[in-house]
Amino acid sequence: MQQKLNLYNTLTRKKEEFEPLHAPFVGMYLCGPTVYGEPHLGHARSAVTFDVLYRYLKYQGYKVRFVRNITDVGHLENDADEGEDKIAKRAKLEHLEPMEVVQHYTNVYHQDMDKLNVLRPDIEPRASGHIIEQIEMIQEILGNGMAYEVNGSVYFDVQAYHKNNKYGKLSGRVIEDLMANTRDTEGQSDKRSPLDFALWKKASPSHIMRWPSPWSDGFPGWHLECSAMSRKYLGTTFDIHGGGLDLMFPHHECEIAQSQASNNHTDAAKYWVHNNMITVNGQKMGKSLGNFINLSELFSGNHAMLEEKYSPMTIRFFILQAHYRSTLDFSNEALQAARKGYTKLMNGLNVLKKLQYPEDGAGIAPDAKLNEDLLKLTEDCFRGMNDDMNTARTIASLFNLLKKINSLHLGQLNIAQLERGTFDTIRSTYGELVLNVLGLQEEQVGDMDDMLHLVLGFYKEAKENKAYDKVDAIRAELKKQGIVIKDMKTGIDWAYEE
RNA sequence: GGUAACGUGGCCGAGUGGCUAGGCUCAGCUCUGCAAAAGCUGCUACAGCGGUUCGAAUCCGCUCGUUACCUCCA
Repeated sequence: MQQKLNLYNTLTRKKEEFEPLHAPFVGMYLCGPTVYGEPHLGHARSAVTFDVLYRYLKYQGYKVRFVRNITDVGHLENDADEGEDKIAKRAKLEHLEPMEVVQHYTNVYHQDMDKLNVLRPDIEPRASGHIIEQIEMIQEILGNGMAYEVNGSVYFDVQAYHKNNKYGKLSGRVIEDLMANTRDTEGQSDKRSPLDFALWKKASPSHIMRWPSPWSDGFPGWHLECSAMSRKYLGTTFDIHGGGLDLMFPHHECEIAQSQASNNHTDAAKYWVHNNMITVNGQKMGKSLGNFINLSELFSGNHAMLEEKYSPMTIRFFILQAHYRSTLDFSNEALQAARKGYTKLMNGLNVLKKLQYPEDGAGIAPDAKLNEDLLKLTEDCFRGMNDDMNTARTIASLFNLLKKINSLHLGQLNIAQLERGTFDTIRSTYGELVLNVLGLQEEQVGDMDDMLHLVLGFYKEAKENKAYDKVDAIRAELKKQGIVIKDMKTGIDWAYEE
């Protein structure tokens, strides 16, 4: 059995056993959102994927420092020199201060992530709050001869860097190919080479967001903030750097270059982890294609592509049912299936709460084979997690375990046939994986047991009196509340409707 | 054009050489006043062609198809 977590490292293109640099401490950085618009399903996937990694590492006993930034400056519309800052553009459109835009969409992001039960990071730094650190880093890179200043702007010199380093090591790009295929800047740029990227940009007179620097009043380049902030809070080398696959090039490639060219002289992170994209009809969901669905639209059902609204936990389960490195295709059918699967898993949690291990032993001998099988199922759950965080496999194993749990509840299997230890292991594994690691939570009203106990009393009475019209009425009323009655040999119980 | 992936049953989606993925859907059975729930059983698979192998969805080659990155994107 794989005891240890294995992670696919984009840098080596291999699954590697996770070994922290300074156990038990783990440093983890995730590229957060640029807060100029509503978060969509793609943001959710990235956040949920690394939330599960964060949770699982903590579950394994590591002391994790998780940093996820907020990009509030420097992210330009395009690579051209006249590219507009995304946030400034939005601010102009809505007649707001840029920081109002930033605050608004940061709040929305937090609210949506809270709904998805994504844990808040330990540190959530903003790019605009770390201008000094970014300037320092630029000075280091200039000092090491791998950047140059032109007209108040500073650019990273990719070719100078490439002499002693390998630009393209993360994304697998070949610099010569990039040179041959990159669009010509037609002499309009200050850059020496189209591959070079901005570390500092001089602000045009109309540009609102600006800070003083040794070179000009201006603003930092997009790639720089992650390098500066990850170093400040996690050190020159840390364990895990995450992000969406679309950030691999150029963003993460540039981060590595900046880190190597600064006084760090490291790749920044030991493990580079990338989640794949969400697709719609096989095409990437993205801003440029205009086929993205905001989280608020998913939660409310208010979007032309949506047949109904989908709860946050349905979304979370939908994301977790696929492996994070596969593309995941959006469809109403898939989300409806996810909703039912999620509910089934949560009903299992309620069943488990009610199961009691018989104290008297009841004189029944434990079934060795059964115990072995059940323990194997619990191990399978972890085997899935350890194999590159394969939550799809973990969930499949949980469903296998759930069948057994339901059989115990139904009396088809006798709890007394289990060893006490087996029973406890099942209960804790199922509960902790579902709630703490996968981060799924109950969405329905919490403790309805007391109230339902009363109703079920009436139900039982009506049944015993064969007052079936009354029985049917109770069932119908509860069904309206999303509760279904389960008549079993062993008694009457309830469950959420799937 | 360059680079990297992918193509699994009605739908979604795991699975890198031999051992049941799983969820949803559909059909049947058990239970049941009727249901529901749950359990059990079944139904459709590995794009095509060739090769390696005792044995391939899994390795190799070719063909077809799809996508991503190379410009902002999680």
